[in-house]
Amino acid sequence: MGRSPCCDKVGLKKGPWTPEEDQKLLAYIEEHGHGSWRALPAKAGLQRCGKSCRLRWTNYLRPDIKRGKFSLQEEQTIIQLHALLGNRWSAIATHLPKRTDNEIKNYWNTHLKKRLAKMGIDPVTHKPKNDALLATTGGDGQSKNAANLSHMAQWESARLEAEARLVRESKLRSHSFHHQQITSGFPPPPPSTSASAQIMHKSTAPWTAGIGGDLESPTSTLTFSENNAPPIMSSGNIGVNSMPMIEFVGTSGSSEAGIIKEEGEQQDWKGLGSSTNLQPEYKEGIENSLSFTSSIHDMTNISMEGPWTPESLRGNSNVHVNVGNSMEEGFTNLLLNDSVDQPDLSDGGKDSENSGGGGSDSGSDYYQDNKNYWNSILNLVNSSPSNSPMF
DNA sequence: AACAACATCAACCGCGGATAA
DNA sequence: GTTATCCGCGGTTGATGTTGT
Repeated sequence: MGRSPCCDKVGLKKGPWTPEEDQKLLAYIEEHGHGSWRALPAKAGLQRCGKSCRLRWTNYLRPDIKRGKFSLQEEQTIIQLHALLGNRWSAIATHLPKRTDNEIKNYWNTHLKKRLAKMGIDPVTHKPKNDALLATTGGDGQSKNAANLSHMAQWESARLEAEARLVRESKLRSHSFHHQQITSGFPPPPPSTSASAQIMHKSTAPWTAGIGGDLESPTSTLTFSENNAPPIMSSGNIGVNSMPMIEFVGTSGSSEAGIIKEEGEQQDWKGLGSSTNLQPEYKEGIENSLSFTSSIHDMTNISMEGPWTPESLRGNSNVHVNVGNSMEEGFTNLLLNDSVDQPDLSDGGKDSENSGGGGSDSGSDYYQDNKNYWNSILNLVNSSPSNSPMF
């Protein structure tokens, strides 16, 4: 594709933005929205390319950006989601609503990655480096399973994302009236397609697949809610640590392994929502997210043997997976514990008991801690905005 | 005080997906 | 079906600040 670089025009300014430029961009977007980024600079009187303007807006000028130190909870979220999603920063950023993907990426590269490496954990696989070694030298099958689980999550992620898109499109077409009703709850959408604004806007699409929707994915086991809610991992409100844990029932070797206990959860979650100072939309998010756990059932009922294909992930019969093994072997229990030990993280110390391990002892707790680690990840998944890039 | 090494993060670059023509 | 264009994403760079010698 012969696309020319967007900044190849001579005379366009590059480098750091001046306060005057910021002011111009802000003023223009506040008044008109950004519309087409490419056309914006000329209209706003900026000697910049549209790309540069978009970046400046999404990473710096956007009003809903939280700056400054990352909380312990945010760190945990990043680490857990990175274990699941890899370097999909934009997807991770949807769970940290006031952080930009760029900021998260930077923080990962400058802080978290180094910390994990220092602890002997491979920041890519989130496994102790010894494990990684074992896997490459043809060690036991458990390390393989851990890798497979990661792949499985990615496949599942892709599949669900596609489903979500189909459903959204269908519903947008057939329920425009409904759509209006829902979107009316939000501020006028116009301008921004900036990262968060776009997410918010997209998320207003009706989600009724599986509830009489006219386009239900044949393979979908999801139940999307009417309103999507903003991510509930927002700092200060509710985070992974304050959510009820999904419990893996069963142990390794059992064909029942991987069943997730969720009975009675909804009540608990609602109770949680009402007992805290959650804003209404966050409460909604919690309730909506309750219908999301079925995907995890799918995920955990898939054979770990043989090559992973989208097809192999669709079926949920005749396949069994030893999730217990994967969890035990696949991810380290250390990383979150260690982060608590960092002196600069003391602000969130009270959360550490649920941070995916809780215990400070290694060795005998390793087994349990990895379960908790995955519980945390699964909680994140469950609390995901249903249209997030993650799914 | 001067310099080097390291850390941080805003901004750029180039690629790929989506979509309009 | 093909091409051109826009947008968003992830990787990387480089300016600036901080710390150590």
